[in-house]
Amino acid sequence: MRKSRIAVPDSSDNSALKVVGELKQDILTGYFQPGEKLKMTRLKARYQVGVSPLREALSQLLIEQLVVVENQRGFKVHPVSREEMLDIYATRAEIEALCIGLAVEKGDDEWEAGILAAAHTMHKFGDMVDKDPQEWERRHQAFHTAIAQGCNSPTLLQVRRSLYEKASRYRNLWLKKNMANSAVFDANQKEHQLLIDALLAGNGDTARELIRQHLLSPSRALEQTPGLEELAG
Amino acid sequence: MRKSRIAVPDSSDNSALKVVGELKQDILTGYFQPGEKLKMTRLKARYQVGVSPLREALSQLLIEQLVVVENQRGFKVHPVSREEMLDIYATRAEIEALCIGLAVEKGDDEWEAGILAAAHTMHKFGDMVDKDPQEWERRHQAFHTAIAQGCNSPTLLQVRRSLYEKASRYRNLWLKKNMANSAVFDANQKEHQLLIDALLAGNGDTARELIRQHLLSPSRALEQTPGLEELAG
DNA sequence: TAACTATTAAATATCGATAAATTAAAATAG
DNA sequence: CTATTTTAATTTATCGATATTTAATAGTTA
Repeated sequence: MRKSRIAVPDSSDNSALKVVGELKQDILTGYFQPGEKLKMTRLKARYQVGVSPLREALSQLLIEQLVVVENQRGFKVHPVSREEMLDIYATRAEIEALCIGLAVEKGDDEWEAGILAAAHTMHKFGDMVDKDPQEWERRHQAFHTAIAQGCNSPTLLQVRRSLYEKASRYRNLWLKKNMANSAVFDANQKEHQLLIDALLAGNGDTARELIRQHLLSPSRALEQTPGLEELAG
Repeated sequence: MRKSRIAVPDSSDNSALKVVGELKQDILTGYFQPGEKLKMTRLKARYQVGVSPLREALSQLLIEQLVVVENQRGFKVHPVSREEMLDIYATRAEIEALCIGLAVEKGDDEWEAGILAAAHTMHKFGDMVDKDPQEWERRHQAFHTAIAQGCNSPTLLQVRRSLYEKASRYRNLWLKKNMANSAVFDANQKEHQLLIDALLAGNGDTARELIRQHLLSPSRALEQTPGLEELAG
């Protein structure tokens, strides 16, 4: 089986790069809470490295806006806000629509095949959503990535990935407080087939509008949940 | 007068953050050539700091894709390629069009006023283009930023800025080898008024198409220049 | 008790030193 | 003379130590 989409530490990586992956995961999954201070002593203990690699890793996450820094006051996990969440999801929807529009124009047979393959892998896991939501989200994302790949623009895909990570942070934080009904996120599975139909028919405008709705529905759900800000504590 | 758009080192910043700005400038302007190895001894001498802040700064530019790193082999300036240039410019055109489309929808009176103000500042400098191209580019960019601001999305504007920086690197590298006719870049000044007209008229589609052409013309010019790859040396 | 100051403790940012790895140069063999 | 191995010199990546800054605590005065 292929390696997961998420970067996995390679033995040829240095300490900083290895720690970037773990630290990012810990922030995205909410092990470190939004706004939480990231003390060096704790990070050293957790990742078994010195301050130098840690500061390098944090410097990278700084640009990715997963942490913030204040001079002489160290690093903190980037705080969350309803405002930022809506902005990220809205931007993500536009970027995804852009990818899809370009993909319909440029996509070739290989692209179409990739979509169908990813759709198959995803559907096969359809009834396991509740069993292993992590794995389902992986396949779901692989499906959408297969579509976006068709735009054939590394630069644009890079932007797309960065936004996905930020959004998935909000998604994870929400799931942590609402274990029960992840259904609200995944109720939109039927939309996938509509999307595929539009794509293979070369109907870019329809596909773009479908994906916009598809990506905005989680943020609408999150928006209505009370106390998003309290996730910060 | 307001501070320039480019981040300027603040006394409250740490060494790493100060060095990020200088190092970025040195890469964007081509003081450090594409692909060039960035040896710590040289960087230490140039920026008067130790390796710790340097590695932190480089770690940030790593994510911004202005440098690359190889384990145990240090940092290099991110290499250039015709392919990447075209991809960056194409993506930038799409993102800018996206910003403008949203801005036309959401923009208010203040937004319109900001555009006219920036246009005035830019036009006042119209005949000084050859005298001080740097300053003109600053005003030109301020004009386009004033327009994009209307989208009112920090996330999207962040993406936009990152792409602008990468593109301006190619622009600077090209200018370095072709001091003479920066005219080819700026021949499109007339398009600005057309753009303003479309924006104030609320004609989003026209504005989007105008900006696409506006942003793609430099890349078409660059594409035709012989030996872009040799800029790496 | 509240507000301010002094003192102590904790944490950060940075440097210099060191071990590991890479590159360059010299030496040796075929 | 070319190719391979050995040796030396650079260079990187990381740690531990230190100066400086911030936060916490105790003490003082009104």
